[in-house]
Amino acid sequence: MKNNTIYENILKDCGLKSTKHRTTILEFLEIANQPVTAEQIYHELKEKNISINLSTVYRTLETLSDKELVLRHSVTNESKALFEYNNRVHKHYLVCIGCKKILSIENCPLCEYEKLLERQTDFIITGHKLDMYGYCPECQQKGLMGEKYN
Amino acid sequence: MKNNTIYENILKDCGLKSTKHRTTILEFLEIANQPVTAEQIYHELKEKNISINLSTVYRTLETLSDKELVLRHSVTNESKALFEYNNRVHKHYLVCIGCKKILSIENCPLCEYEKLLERQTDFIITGHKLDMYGYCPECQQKGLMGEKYN
DNA sequence: TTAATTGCAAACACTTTGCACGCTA
DNA sequence: TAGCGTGCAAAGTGTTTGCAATTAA
Repeated sequence: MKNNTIYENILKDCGLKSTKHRTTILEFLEIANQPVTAEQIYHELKEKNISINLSTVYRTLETLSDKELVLRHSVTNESKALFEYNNRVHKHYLVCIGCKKILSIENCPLCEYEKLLERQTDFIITGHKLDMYGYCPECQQKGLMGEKYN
Repeated sequence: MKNNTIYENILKDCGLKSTKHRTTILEFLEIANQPVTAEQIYHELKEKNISINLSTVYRTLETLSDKELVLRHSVTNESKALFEYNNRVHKHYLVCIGCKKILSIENCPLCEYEKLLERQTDFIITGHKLDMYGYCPECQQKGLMGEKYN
């Protein structure tokens, strides 16, 4: 969490106007510290009596994604997009198939592999996306272990 | 590509009725040998004068995914789902950011890592999804290298 | 014969857009 | 004050569903 002046500066540094909604959404995402949907942002801001329109949320998220202040994800078999504050740390995600919670993993096992793959394919590799799937300890206890992912 | 009797057997082995559309779509996907959208299937079948409804394509794909005969993917920043014949080989994907082509990678660097992560998090890891992003040799030549993925 | 599958049209969920008004720089 | 940001309503896109007719077992 930061003093709002800092969000204003972040916005200005990208050539964006600083507006109430933009700083609010940036702050919200940084505090959330995990990927959330546009609707979640919309509703949770409403609960704090911050009046904003859903389309403004989407527009703001698009603007912020374009400037890479925010990351946009899609998760397999989920139709809604997820948005996350971009704190410039390379991350992966551990998704619980039972309760759908998502944990971040900051350790990355793939740097070496990227180089190997570049040699093998002549692609220039610019990044990757890795999601791990499984069951969290709580769901294991509750026996919520129907599906698997492979 | 297989003789259609084989698709009939695959379907029956899963407890599914064998219908024209189901065998056609299974065959189509196996020949395609890469992830495609429902619309692509629909249109390419139409071009072969096979009459089918888009909703039937979706319903068939859902049925086949439920039985794991077909895999359903989503790619970051793409709104359409992709469907692929499940040949039971664990795969990853190399996505060209320039021309959007997708290559399969059958080598997987993550088996070790899954075990490590289980110990670290107490999750039971059931699988993972890894997409690599970059620029294919052709797009590198054409200078189509605006974006990056990280 | 009976239950599952299909076509069609309509509904749906998520996201985007056009336009008039409001606010930032 | 000029132009970008916003609210609102309406449209768009990809996907799902209800129902009657058809087909597989």
